[in-house]
Amino acid sequence: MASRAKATIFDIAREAGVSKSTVSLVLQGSGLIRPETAVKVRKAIEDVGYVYNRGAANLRKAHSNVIGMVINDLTNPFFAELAVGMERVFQSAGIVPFIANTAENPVRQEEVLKSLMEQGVAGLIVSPARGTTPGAFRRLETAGVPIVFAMRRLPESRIPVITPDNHRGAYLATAHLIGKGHRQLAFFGGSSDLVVYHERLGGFREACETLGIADRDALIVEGETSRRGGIACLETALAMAEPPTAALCFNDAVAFGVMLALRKRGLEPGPDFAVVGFDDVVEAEHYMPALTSVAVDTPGLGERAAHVMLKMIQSRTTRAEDHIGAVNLVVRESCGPDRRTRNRPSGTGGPA
Amino acid sequence: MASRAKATIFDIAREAGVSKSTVSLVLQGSGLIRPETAVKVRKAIEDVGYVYNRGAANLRKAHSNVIGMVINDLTNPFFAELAVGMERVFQSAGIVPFIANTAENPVRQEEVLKSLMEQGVAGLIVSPARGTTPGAFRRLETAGVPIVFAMRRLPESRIPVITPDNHRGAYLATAHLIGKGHRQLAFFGGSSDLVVYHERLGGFREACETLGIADRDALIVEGETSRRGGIACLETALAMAEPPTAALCFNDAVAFGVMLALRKRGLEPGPDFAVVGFDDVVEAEHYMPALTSVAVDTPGLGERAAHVMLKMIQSRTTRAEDHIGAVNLVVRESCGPDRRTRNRPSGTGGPA
DNA sequence: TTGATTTATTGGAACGTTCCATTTATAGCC
DNA sequence: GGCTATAAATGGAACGTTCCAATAAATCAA
Repeated sequence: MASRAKATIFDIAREAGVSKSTVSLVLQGSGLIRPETAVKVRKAIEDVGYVYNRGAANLRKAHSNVIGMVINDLTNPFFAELAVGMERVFQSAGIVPFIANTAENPVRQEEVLKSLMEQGVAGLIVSPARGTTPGAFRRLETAGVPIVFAMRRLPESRIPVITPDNHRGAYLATAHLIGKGHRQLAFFGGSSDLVVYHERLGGFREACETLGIADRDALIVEGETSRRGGIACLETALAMAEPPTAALCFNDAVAFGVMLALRKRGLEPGPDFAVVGFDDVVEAEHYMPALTSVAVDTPGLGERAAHVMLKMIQSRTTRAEDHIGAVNLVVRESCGPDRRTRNRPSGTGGPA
Repeated sequence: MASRAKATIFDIAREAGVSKSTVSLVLQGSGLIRPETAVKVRKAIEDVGYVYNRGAANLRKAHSNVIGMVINDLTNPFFAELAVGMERVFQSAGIVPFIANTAENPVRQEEVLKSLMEQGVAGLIVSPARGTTPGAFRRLETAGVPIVFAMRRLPESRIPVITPDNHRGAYLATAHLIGKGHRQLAFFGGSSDLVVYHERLGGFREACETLGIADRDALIVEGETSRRGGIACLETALAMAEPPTAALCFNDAVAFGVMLALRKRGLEPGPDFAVVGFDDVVEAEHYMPALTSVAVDTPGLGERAAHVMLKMIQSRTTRAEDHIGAVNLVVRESCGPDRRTRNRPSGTGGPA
């Protein structure tokens, strides 16, 4: 039963009394072979414990069915949700995507990309690591491998992008804060080497501008896109002379960090300081207090990315349209009104 | 520069004025070639934009350098932490592990495993999906592919396992609860088709037994190993005639769900109902209240699994020793004393 | 110099598929 | 029965590597 050396189509051929070509045809589900023959062959395949050698096949076929998903931070639940969406569509297309983590490290990303290329991937869905150099994907591009960026993009690149409407999301969130009476705002987390950062910050700024918040009342604190980053942001913000009373966070992770830091200082997120997140990961709903956040339909974006990828592969092109996903603000409990303006139209404010 | 057809070692050979064999040797870093020749060849490699075809190579070499990690639930941050640990060691070994998600679905797992096999993986680290049939890995086993199970195991299988000391962890946690004065305990979540379940439940039961809790005071509620499962467990427990006052949860995810459900009912996790989790994911520390949980050193287990895998591949064996990782209970704020015994010797204190 | 060693390089035969061009069998038609 | 059209099965030449055995070149011992 368990023959030492692994079985090939020749073994199957011998077992079934046909030629290797016939076996190959059966393997590919060709309609050219007589049903009875196919049955015979399939039985032989079972009997010898054959396992298809995709490497050998790709040698001739020139395109594998491997699709890679390159993620910059596996520990961010956001990306897990993205992956889940993608997998849904790939699964129904009968293909298994492989996920690789770059841990936000461009060097590691290089290795991952190289490995994936050598493996002969058919396509790549990538959320590039921070600090990715402009040329990082050139190899892939000249090799004609379809790529789509998900969530993040590179400053100038022709590679199609699937992303939520960051500008609008940030605008909505900021407007919400202002509507609650806040006049001293902050934007927490993220770093300026990310395009998304500028998009979200842009939305924040536009809202401030059109809704009458002066530049000097809009504090911007860069920081890691993680809980830890959020904690740091809040600390530096509260150390200011005129600290903000509300913050839009780059990320839900940052928002969680901010809430945590507030608690540590004996402040209650919501009543004492308004915070809104971005991404609306599942945890947001379950936090205490539940986090108001910009919902981006993460699994939906994942599905979209997968569809685009499939289409690119099928039409053997390397171009596709960008997709900007709709967003909406889901209001929960993390944003109270500004304490200082609570009783007046726009107050001068005393200490909390 | 960007030649249409992809370059092969023949192209390099022509460019560098050597034979394909020489190129192959250079590619493998053989010490047999003259340094100057190597330099010349490496330059040619750059010039033609060559990408190594690992599939072709594997055709001869018979073992790839692909290691797969098959995970049953990517959205559980626990597994992301496990993956991160693994990646640390694989990275320094210069290999890129590919992660695939089975979403707790044995059918999907079958597909994933098949795909990985066809890809010719060198080894597999697996956390099997619920309901995996005993024969699911037979193909891999007879093919001689090294496998190690991480976190979960199959009922009867010779495949080595890397797992925390589940029994001890559960014992510790339960003892803690009893020490707080609780006399009506519960074990929430998990399902009996998981070996881990029995291990953890076993620890729970042993603690109850040796510390004088009667069987009828130890409620066991099976359920999904997720937030949602936790919510359901709490609901059914509180509907009982003599509901428990404390619970050991199968999982941190379950524990989060339980805390959530408590809140929904206006109860405060900790003072009103003690809950302890298992795994100690990073969120545990940041929850409100911070979750008391059994720390299992997840990244450490990941590293361990990776090391074992590397060693198996290197020594071309398919056997290895099981590894049971040390655990310890990290006490935070989610377990108050039993209300009803609050004023008697065993309790520590009153309400904060 | 010559032969024996060592050092570098090379051609050729795999590896397990696919796919094209053939061959062989089956059926259809007059 | 002879012919063509169709259906089913097949042999051989790729595909891009590795590795062995063999050659060629350089070094050494005599």
